[in-house]
Amino acid sequence: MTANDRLAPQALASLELFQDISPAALDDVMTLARVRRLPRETRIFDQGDTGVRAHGLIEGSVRIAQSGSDGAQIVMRFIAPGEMFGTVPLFTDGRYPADAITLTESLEASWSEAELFELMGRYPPIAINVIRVIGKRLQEVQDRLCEVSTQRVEQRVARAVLRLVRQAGHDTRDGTAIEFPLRRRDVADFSGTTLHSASRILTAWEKAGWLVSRNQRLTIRKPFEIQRIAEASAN
Amino acid sequence: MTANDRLAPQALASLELFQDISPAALDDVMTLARVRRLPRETRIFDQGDTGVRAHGLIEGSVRIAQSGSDGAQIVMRFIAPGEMFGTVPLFTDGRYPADAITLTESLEASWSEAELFELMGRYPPIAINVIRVIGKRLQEVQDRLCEVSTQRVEQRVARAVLRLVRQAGHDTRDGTAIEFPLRRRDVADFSGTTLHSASRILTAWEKAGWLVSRNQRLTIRKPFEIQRIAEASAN
DNA sequence: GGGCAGGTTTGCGCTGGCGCAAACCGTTGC
DNA sequence: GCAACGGTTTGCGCCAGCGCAAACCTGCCC
Repeated sequence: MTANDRLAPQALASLELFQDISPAALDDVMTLARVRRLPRETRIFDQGDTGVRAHGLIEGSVRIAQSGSDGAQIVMRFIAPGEMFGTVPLFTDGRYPADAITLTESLEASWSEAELFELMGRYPPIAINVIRVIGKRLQEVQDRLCEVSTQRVEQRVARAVLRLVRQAGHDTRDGTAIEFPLRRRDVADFSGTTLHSASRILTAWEKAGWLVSRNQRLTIRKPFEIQRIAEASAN
Repeated sequence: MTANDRLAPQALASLELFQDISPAALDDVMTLARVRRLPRETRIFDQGDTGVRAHGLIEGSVRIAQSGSDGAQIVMRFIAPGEMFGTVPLFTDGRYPADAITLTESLEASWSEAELFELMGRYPPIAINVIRVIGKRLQEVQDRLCEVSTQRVEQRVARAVLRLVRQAGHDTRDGTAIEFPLRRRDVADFSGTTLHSASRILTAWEKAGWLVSRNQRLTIRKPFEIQRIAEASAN
């Protein structure tokens, strides 16, 4: 599982961190990358680990979850192909603030702290991309903080679902399918509620025909209805 | 209030964004800066505004608050001298995601989007500082998201107070004073609860002698007790 | 094909903390 | 000195949604 796979250059070019950079830079990026294929349910890193690396997901899906001082967990984000993860501690205290676990078999590339700084110094567009990526993430987390503080559970679940659709929705004949396998527990931890409430709400929506949930896969059939819930003012 | 004040060079050098940069760079930074003195309760920018600038606070204090679709507000952060604010939209969609209002008379410097990008391109250490600043913020917001999803109100208020102490605590004869003027409402919106709950909790702590609240100023006398509340497992 | 394990649904009771409303207090300005 | 205003405290009632527990479903492995 640590064996380097053969890798198409486009695969790395599709990572958000390396958008619009020169072929020469991309070449360096590829030379330094450590690429690994990981089975599902593999822990890539744990909260508190040191020796951090910058990770990019090429194929598959990953769940980033942070646990509080007591047992409770929240899902910080799900990672789809092309996205970076585990980059925050590179610029702060050098400890991962959350766990990363593959949801499905995945292909992941990573670079050490020193390598990434080297690349950023040599190719400023990479540094700019880092800023853009982190900035986008910051805005998203701020929005979620606002939601979780001000909105009812049902609205939060609705927004969580819509966020997943936007991030990883594939249009199919039956509606928009989310490509991650999602247990109720994951949806709950991602919307800041309990397994039970999430289950009740999703079941209700399924009964209403707004979505279908089969085998940990969600397919949204009436996104407009869910949007309506998400936007309902707190009456 | 738009008149440029005379400005000591150290004032800008003390901004977190311009730590450890060359004198030449600092000189450019200073030339481009727009400096303004603002009375208290001035709106620096509003949620949704375009024409964003990067702001740095030299003196005074600022509250950054985001309002949800309904009326409810949350305080994203308070700004102490030396800190940057309003920088997120530079790297995302070009719209401020929150309001910024001075809590006290303040002295603020700012740069346009073009100027900041110019400076980052010319002096890479500034770009690195941007990353460091945003990274730290991202981690902090993630921690808060985790707290607000998993902890009881009392713990959240405790953590909010401790966070303020760490950020803006001045040791005095009577204990550690927080330099911002804080209404109960501000504390509530910063810990993700209601005015009423925050008031009850702070009053209880004052009765216990853990802190003193006079004239919108908080002084912490028994930080250790508050720490204990913050860390209490959710029993 | 049968059993097992992990995931899901659902009922029921309870409680944290929110919402409302009214009184209170301290500052500021006239 | 008085009035007005912004902020704070406090009591009371209520309900969203959590906790627990038990049954149920479904895919997987032996």
